[in-house]
Amino acid sequence: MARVLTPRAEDFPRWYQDLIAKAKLADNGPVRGTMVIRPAGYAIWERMQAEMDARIKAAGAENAYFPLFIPESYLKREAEHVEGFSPELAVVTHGGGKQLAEPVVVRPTSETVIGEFMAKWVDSYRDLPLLLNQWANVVRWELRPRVFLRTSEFLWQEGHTAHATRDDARAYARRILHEAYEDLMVSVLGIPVVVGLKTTRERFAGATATYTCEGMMGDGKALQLGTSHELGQNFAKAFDITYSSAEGGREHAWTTSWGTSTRMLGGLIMAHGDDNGLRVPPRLAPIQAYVMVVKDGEGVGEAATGLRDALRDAGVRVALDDRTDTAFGRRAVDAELRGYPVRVEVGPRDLAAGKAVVVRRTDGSKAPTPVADVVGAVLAALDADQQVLHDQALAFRQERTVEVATLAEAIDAAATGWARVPWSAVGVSGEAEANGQGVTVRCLVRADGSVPDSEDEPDLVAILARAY
RNA sequence: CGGGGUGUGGCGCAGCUUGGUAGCGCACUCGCUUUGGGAGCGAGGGGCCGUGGGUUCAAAUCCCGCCACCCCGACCA
Repeated sequence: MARVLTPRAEDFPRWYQDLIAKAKLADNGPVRGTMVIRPAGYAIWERMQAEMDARIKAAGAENAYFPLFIPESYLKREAEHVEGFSPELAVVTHGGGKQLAEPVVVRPTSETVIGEFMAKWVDSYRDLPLLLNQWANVVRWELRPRVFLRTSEFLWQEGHTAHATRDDARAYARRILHEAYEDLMVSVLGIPVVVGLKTTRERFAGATATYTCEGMMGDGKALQLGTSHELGQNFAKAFDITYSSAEGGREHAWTTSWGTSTRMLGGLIMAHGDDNGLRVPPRLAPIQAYVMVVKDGEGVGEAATGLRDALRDAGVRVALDDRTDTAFGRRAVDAELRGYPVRVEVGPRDLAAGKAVVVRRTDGSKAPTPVADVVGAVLAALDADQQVLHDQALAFRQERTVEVATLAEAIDAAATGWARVPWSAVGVSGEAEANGQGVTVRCLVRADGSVPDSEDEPDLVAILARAY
């Protein structure tokens, strides 16, 4: 974690620009802040997506797809929602060569269209809960885009559910928060996150409660990696999502929404990257082991192919690099830039002694290993390094987090990391004061680390930090 | 919108103060030698210097206008 990785274009290490994405924010003409994800980066996103999709399905939600274009009038139905999103909408005024009777917006999020359909699909309490998820791209015309972290267009999943009661809605919003989001971030991405409740000020436009997963990046700043909202009956009332209860009455449903995006890719880079490039946790890595033919020689190609096959048979995602017409140094550096967790270097010199070199990306260690033991060594390294990356990130966060008693100390501490301070010492006015100095209340947690139901609970701890 | 800054081959920059007709690194093409940690040497290709005007024998360079982009702030997964 030597270099402080900030998302400013001029600071991007070469790998950030050339291998993972096009970092130039202006390359798409008047549409600022778009993001191009290259194949090497997309492969990581696909793995992340697959892991997330599996967790969402395990929580009972089904995938569906809704329109990209939303009539402007839909957004206006929920007062707070439209107020929150209006400034960042991309509005289409013309189509088919004619001015449209009603402008349509490119979805910034889909509560409104999906609400419109939920109203059609929900009749009885037997139709609830209705658990939907969609993988889609959305557009937000941000005033200040930042590569990966706040791009004008981004890929995400957005879940939308409707429930019969407030308790059901709350339980589901929290279930996704913990079982899908927190679990993926901690156990797959290797990023320890603090899970908490957003303050009223930071709440999603139109929600009654917003929960968040906050991770610390390599520069001590906080990044919201995922969020889950209780929408109360706000959208149900705006879109008339009602159902007949078992008692025969007509009730408004309670809805939730929740999302994670390609921002997680940025978070991954900034949480684990080092001066040599990306470090991808083994469970996430599209390529976990990279078998390299260092140099041609007697039996080298066969040995490398054999190791590739043996690793594949052992369930390892493996790739073989036998491009001996390219300098070894370049190939090795490229592998590091892309963060392949383990490299297996096979060359004539070591092979003569019956060995291949197992190199770990986490610490760069090189272990000459008898060929017969390589598979075992790779499996052990993959297993260990998943934990190593998580533990390093956790240790870093703990090192940069301080416990303080006053707002002034908290703002001070946020210069280099996070501050934990009693929420009673901050409050609404203190939050405004902190904001004035570039510090935000990232979330509120209970003393025991659990997620509060409301910001009015006693003895809450506020986490203050700088964000992007 | 407020405050800073920058526009020069694909990318990153120097040149501007003190005008003389464009250069460096990377990348690219070809050749030879290389290949156990981002190769070396040689030969090449590629630029209306953001844009419009002005000053001058002569403008990347000086003057005026415009445009674009970047950074800090407001907004935010």
